[in-house]
Amino acid sequence: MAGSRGSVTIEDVARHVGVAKGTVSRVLNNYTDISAGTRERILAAVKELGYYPSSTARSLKRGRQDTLGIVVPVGGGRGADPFLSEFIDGIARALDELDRDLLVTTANSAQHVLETHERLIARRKVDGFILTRTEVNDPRIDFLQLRRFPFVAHGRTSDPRSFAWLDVDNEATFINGVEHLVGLGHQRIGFIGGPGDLNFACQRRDGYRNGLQNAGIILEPSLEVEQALTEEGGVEGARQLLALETPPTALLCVTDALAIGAMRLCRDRGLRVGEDVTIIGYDGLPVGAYVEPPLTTFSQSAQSAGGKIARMLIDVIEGTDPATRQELAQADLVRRSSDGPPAKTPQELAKALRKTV
Amino acid sequence: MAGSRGSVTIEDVARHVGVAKGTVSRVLNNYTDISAGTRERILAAVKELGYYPSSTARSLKRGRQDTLGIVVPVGGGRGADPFLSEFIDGIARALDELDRDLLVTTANSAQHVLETHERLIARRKVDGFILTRTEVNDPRIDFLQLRRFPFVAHGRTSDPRSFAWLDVDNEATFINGVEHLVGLGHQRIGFIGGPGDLNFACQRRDGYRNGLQNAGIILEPSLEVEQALTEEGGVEGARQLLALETPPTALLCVTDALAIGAMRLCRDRGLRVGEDVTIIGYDGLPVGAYVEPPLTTFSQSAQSAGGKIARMLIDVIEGTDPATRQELAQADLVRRSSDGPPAKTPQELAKALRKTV
DNA sequence: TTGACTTCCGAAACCGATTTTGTAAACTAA
DNA sequence: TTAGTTTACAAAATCGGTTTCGGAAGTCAA
Repeated sequence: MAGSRGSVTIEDVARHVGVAKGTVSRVLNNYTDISAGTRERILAAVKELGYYPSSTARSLKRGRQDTLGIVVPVGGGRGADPFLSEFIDGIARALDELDRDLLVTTANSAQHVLETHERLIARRKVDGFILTRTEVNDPRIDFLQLRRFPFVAHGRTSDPRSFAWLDVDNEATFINGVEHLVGLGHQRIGFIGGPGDLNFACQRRDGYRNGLQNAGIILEPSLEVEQALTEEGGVEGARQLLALETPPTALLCVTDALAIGAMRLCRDRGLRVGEDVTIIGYDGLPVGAYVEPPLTTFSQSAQSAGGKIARMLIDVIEGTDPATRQELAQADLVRRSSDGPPAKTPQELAKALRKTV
Repeated sequence: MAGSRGSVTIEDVARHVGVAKGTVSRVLNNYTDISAGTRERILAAVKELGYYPSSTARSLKRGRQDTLGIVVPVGGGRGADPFLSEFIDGIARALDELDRDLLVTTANSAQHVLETHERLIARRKVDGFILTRTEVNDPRIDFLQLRRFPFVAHGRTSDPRSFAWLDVDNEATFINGVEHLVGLGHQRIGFIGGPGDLNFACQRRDGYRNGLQNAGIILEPSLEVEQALTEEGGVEGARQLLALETPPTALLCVTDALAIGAMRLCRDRGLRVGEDVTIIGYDGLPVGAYVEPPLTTFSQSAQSAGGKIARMLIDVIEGTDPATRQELAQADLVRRSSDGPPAKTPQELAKALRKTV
């Protein structure tokens, strides 16, 4: 009644009905050359025996896994990237409806990331990849294109014409961000950016610069710092910017994690965030609503992005030309309480800070 | 030189060397009945052709997937559970070294959770499961034991004798928590718990109650509330407790998410957390260090728990008796700044709150 | 009645590995 | 020298599906 390994096989079903196993397979795959009677009997037996086809066996013959892969880079001992967590959550939820599964792997260096992709391809564990946090020149993309292996990127690169991607309009968003800050009355605006090889970090920095230019404000290199995308990075970035002779009254941060760290430092130094110092983040993480004061941020809904990208990848796997699946989304400013008109001039700010050192 | 589907198969290697494919397989699986010369030639060819065995084909024959599964429950539109994110991160990191992969799936109801486990077993996509957030009577455990399918639980149930689990000593931890609060001078201590069907929520509640009893404080049912394990739940729980005629001066929360929400409400009501009101969480989430004030919490390192549990599961899959793999860990109190001696009596607190309603 | 078409399904090949079985050649022992 | 063992590998079976091929039975037109 059951296969030697305990579970019901197609052979069991076929024997139970008295047909060839090929016939069972054809019924299950909706072939039309099966009489209604036979179909009924087979379907009944499938239900009765609780038969599910083995995806392993099916994959072997069809060459498809019905599994998508994601390789998440991990650094040192630090915790999970909250943005990626939301993103993965969104992918998994979408896949549930699409009858696919998600394989999550980690890798601790750029080299290891590449090797992991290679291993998953060679071992045929996945049909395609979702890439996150694309770099300006992304070796993963070169590799996967060379292999002609399906993938969709979350984020673009310096030349995004030939592959499928979903991205937010980072530059426009940060131009708006600066405009918003200038509208509030800020003239000295600091920027806490991310590693320069990350594409979105560059685009947001460009947006910051162009926004300043639009407002007729002269760029000042010392107002731009670059940090790892963690709370600690935010602390350090804010520390540097506030140590300037004339510190900025507003801090535009490239992610929420950075912004939360920056907020922390500001409070530690006795500044009222949203008054003495304005801080704006980017990601729209749920936790941002629960820090003090609640973080004003650009929201891109990591979760729905995950779902959207999963669907794009399935299209690409099924043969859609990747170059036709490219989508630019907008990020919305979610105003909470960490921004406001500057309560102090940069000079007053500097004086207040000197007292607390 | 390469199989019809693009990748190198064992047949390609065999032909290249001029041996039977079974011989190649034996070399790769370290059989001893192969001459040194042949072994060398085959190994060289494997390297030259860049051959990796197809895990699909291998699985079919061996009946093993080298993949572990986790089904994460998701509710409504809410974001990812930050504890689970850390936990999954830990699992994935550990598996990287163990040459296994992790399949992450979501399910949106208890019924769906069960069905998903069933599907993954029947389709033979995983070798075992990791269960999280065990319930007092957990249907997943009944189901998997009935199926004789390997799993390890993070958390116990009302009868944890017969399966493998890793858990923290929830009750002892919360007894310590109460002791700590009493030591600070608190006499009126509120408890924000989680859904009563979650085992850890019950154990922590029992710890809370026993801790009070040890301190000779009479239990008061109105000081215990039950909420969903989200920031919103924390907000609502704190709202209820602070609305009491004589509100508690300390809030013991069953998770960090709840504690962060509770902190939020307290600040909104004008209370100084760590002075007027003490709040303690549980999970040791990284973000806890970045809220204001930094959250005092019991830390259980979700990440290392994930790694440990992955290793346990592999042992169970390989035949270890599950009942012999049970591990009780301790949680450490990480003192940050959300706790302290009560600056106000409950009466003063109530008065202060009346002003801000 | 016969040849041409459908309809429906059994039989067998196939996917790419692992494992079992069998055997020629070399080696050992008597 | 001969029988018995090893050694080292080829050949074939197998895992559980999907897909191709082909043929029996029934239908239809001439």
